[in-house]
Amino acid sequence: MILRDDRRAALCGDTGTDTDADTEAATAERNGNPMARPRTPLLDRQRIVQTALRLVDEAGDLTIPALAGALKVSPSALYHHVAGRAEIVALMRGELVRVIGERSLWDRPWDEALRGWARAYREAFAEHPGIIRLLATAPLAEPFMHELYERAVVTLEVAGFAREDVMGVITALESFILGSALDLVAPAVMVDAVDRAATPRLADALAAVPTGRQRADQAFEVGLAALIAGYAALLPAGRGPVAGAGHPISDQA
Amino acid sequence: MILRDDRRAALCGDTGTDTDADTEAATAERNGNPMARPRTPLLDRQRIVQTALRLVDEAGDLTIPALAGALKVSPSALYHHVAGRAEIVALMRGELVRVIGERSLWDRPWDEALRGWARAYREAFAEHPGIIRLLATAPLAEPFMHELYERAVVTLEVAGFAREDVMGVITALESFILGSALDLVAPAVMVDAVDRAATPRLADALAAVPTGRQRADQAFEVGLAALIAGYAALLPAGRGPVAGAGHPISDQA
DNA sequence: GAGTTTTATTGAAAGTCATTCGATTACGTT
DNA sequence: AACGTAATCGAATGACTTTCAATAAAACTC
Repeated sequence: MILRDDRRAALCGDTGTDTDADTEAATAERNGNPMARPRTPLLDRQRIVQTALRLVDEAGDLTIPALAGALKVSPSALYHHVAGRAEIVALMRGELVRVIGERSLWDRPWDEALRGWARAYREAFAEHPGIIRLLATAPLAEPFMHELYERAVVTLEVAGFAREDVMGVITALESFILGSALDLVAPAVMVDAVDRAATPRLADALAAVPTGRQRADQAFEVGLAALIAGYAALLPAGRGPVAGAGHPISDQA
Repeated sequence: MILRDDRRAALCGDTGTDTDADTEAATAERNGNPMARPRTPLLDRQRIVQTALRLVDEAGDLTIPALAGALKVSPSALYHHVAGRAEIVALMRGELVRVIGERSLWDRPWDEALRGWARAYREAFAEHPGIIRLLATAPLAEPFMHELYERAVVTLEVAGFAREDVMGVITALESFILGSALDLVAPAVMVDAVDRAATPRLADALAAVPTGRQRADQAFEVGLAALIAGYAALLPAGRGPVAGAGHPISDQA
């Protein structure tokens, strides 16, 4: 109860896109009359997903009471629009996939395309920290990223990758991206939590590197550059682009 | 209640390492007398952790009632030995880290050492599928893998990696490993769930690749080979080992 | 436009989970 | 032999997800 009211207070800023007037009218009506079907629906799937995303960003997890509180609705009302918590998580994943697809460009050399996809993918997660745990916990439903996979497969096959390598290349890159997204929300290894006596070289290595978000970004770029360079070696001789590509942290997506 | 009895029946096989006689005696005693402090303690941290691991392997998640059921003990008894569910998860992670450390060998060329570490790391997760979600969900406590990091840092510095690259190299590899562990438990993209009309190239690419565990293994080896090859390019010219290293899926750890 | 069906909400309730606490009894020590 | 401590239990608390009957507005039908 207390927690729920807290959330109401903290999160009462409306999504504020289209139905401000409607929402206010409905709320006023409900305050007057006891309760029942509102003049205009309080909920729809879109409002639910977007509020859920906001909630996850702010609170770090998703509970039905908190979500209902943010939507100024009773928890049971949600079940008329979604099958349950799991479906809300699935909808959030769908929204993420949509954004990733929007930001990915495939009509360019395979290495650029892959780099762009990876950065867009991780960036989408970074914009909703906390969703990563949710998705890592929930087993993903089927029609996940099929369109994106399709485009990646075409890009790689055109580039000359062997048929039997293509899925491995994509899956490995995706594993790296997901792991990096997890790294993004993991509490960083604190430099001062390291026992300098027991692990002196680690302490030094940590001191030579930025902290916070920058640290995760740098590690991601190091790994991404290495992966792409390694992939280039899989191509038949002469087809690869410049492999080494200097130093990481070049142009951002 | 029902569920708890089910679990008791299903999981009643003892861990059976050291205290078989003691446990049986205690159980007999408890069946006779009502209940209280047993002649010999029913629980200790080790039994709790190992049963928790078994439970996670079999049930896919960890709940206190189920764990208590498997240990033939009331849920509240656990709290005399551990602070709570979070500590049990932390203990499981510790056990995993111990195993990984035992199986990693660092007194060899950096690329071999890194490959061995990565395989041991992922293999440890593979032996306890389901723990991955638990660890991805729980923010990791501090003294995580510091000893392992230390050894990796030393190995990479000796190999000639630039000081500012070392942590990035380690972190990126670890991200890849964790992502691959996640991939291991993710329901694979089912070939027959792919809409052949909408994504024909994806369907073909999936058909060209093994299914199940082998699929994940292959993707992991592709990525691992690429990462290590890419890392070699970071070394000052002339210090790297053979970079390309033929095709993946060579010797297993 | 009156009557019926459908739709969107509510509160209450059931069932699960993690955790706390007081009661109970055995152990270990003096 | 008595006393403090340790290990267990059952009961209770509070949070969570989900279901369901009740309610009233909307939408449809004639």
